[in-house]
Amino acid sequence: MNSNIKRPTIKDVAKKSNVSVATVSRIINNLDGYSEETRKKVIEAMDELGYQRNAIARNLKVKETRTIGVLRPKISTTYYVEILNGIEDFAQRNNYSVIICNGGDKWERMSEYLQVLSERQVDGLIVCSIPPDDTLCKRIIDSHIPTVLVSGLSYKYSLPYVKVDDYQAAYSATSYLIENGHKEIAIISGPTEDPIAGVPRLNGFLQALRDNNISIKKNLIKEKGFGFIDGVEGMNELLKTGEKFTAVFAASDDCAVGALSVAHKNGLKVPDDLSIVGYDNTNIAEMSYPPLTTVAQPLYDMGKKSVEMLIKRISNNEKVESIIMPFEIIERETVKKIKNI
Amino acid sequence: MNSNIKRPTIKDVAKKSNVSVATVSRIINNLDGYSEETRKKVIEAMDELGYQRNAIARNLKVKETRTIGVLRPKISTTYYVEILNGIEDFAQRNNYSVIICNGGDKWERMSEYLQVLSERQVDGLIVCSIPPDDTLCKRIIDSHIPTVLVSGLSYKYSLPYVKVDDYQAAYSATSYLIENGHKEIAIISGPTEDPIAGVPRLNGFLQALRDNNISIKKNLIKEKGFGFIDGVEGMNELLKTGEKFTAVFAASDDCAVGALSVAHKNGLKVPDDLSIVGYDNTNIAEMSYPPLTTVAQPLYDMGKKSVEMLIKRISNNEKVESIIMPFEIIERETVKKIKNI
DNA sequence: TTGTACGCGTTATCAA
DNA sequence: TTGATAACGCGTACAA
Repeated sequence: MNSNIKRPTIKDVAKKSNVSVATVSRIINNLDGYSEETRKKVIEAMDELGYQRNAIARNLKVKETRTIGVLRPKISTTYYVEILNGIEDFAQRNNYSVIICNGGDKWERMSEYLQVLSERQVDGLIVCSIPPDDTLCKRIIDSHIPTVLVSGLSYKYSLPYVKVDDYQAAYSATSYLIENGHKEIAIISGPTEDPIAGVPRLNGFLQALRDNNISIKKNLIKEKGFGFIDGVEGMNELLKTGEKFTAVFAASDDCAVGALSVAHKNGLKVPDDLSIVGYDNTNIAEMSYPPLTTVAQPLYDMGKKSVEMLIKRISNNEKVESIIMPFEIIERETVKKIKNI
Repeated sequence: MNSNIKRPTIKDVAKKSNVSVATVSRIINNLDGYSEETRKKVIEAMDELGYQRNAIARNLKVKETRTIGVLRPKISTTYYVEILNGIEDFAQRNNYSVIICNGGDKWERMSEYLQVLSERQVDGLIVCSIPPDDTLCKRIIDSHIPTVLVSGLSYKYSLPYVKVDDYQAAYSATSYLIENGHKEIAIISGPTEDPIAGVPRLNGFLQALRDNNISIKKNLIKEKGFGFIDGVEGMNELLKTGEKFTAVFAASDDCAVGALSVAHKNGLKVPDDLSIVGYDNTNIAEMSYPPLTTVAQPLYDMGKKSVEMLIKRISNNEKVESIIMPFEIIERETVKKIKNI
């Protein structure tokens, strides 16, 4: 605590300006009930003393901390950075502060964090990519803390969320490939244990194939994960099967870049020999070579939207609707137009 | 605030268990002065009521919030993610929470944030990449909030920092290139207005050249910045000069990847036709093709170290020493050994 | 071993 | 237009 300097309190200001604390408080909070003269006097005293209001004391009194807690997985992708930026910016703009907790790879210590956040009386909670396992959801519900989920949801508990429709997006990305003339399309998908971003994207992919009368080849489906290494492994396995394919749809940009990397290593020209489309549109998509065609999630806006919903929830105590955000296919240079559309 | 549910207070559990609040408080805080019997009784009451202590009230009383504020620029690199992870992990482990504020591109609203953090009575402050302009430093000093700087410093004001020696690191990276037989080496450096990461890296580069009797060619020095686009522009300009060079040292990994990208585009094989070394060792270094040789900063540890220093500073109120962290050259696949060492 | 009562810095009510 | 004063929920002398 600010070392040995003791900060001036409202009492000090009151004394110095010969008024009561009540009056000082009124002035601080822009209420009315004082003359212009006293206002000046008090302001002056505050300046001289370097008075700053003590938010803690205020919070105790008004039972509101203007703080929102954010739970997120500890993953080094710009994915969460963008979401977080959206959250922070919009929160700050509305005079909320943000306490961040990262939940390790396995969200092990999540309930501890929830506990801490609860004790700290956060006004609300935002959870990024909540684990499919519903225990955390249950805890959140029990805590009665207003919460909104970003890029995740619970099928069991009713918590408002903001995300894109992964099924649709994957369907659309796959269709895009098909429209460009691709027929042998592989996928490196997320794990099927992941009901949020794993299964729907795979299903969207599959359905697009079916709807276009393209037979599904087991060999061309690799269930891996969302990391660079998953892309590498997936692509290697794909190559090893000997099955022919002209395009691959990857579960994430990192994954796509991993695939891209082994393509390079094997002398495959992208997009001439092989097309790749990613997912997310994180920074790396524009930084890869060639720049990655990918389906974009409005990450920043998702973050922003989530706090908007949360604030509405907090202040009006009203139920808010979940929101499906729009996705978009960003055409860059990793898919070849085999036939013109 | 948790909707309409009013949380049980210490008073409620006191009443329910027929003891005084003092006793309950003792039990909560693991002090002594009560019988095992009453302890049980109280614990039971707490469980039944679902009591959680109110950290805000506690903070007000003990004048300590166990909160540290983090100021950081709003840049989408995994660079700050790693540092932040280090900060958060170590903070949480020591029962501190972290409030994040991002300072926009130009740190415009920094003093507002400082104000907010101060009013919220944070116990300490960590500032990432503090802007060279000393006004923020001055404000921090004036606030008397214990502070440590990460990957940045002030030449004017005395604030403890943790960073690597950019001059040394750049010198070392350049020497590495020279040792591998490179003589025509270009640099895409940060701006010379940046006295922290811009100038020292350039100077280290220059000095390494001089110490090896390599003449310095103005054409091969491009002062740009730390982003991908800077690498792109820098490399394009470099190519345009017609000056021959076999290697380029980039101010950051993002920058290096930008350079790499235009190399690809121009049909230059890396590392056969051109060697590149980056700076930072962020995620992208292993994800680029070919994987980037780069000088590594121990980002996570820097974050961790900074809160370690801060906590020491807070609890003992003792001055702490600045720390120079070690760097390391990570050899991957973007530099050609023209001659064996 | 336990309880009473005060104070932390605010806000808000009520009376003046 | 102002000022006493009672909360807010907790920790802690001090007394019992």
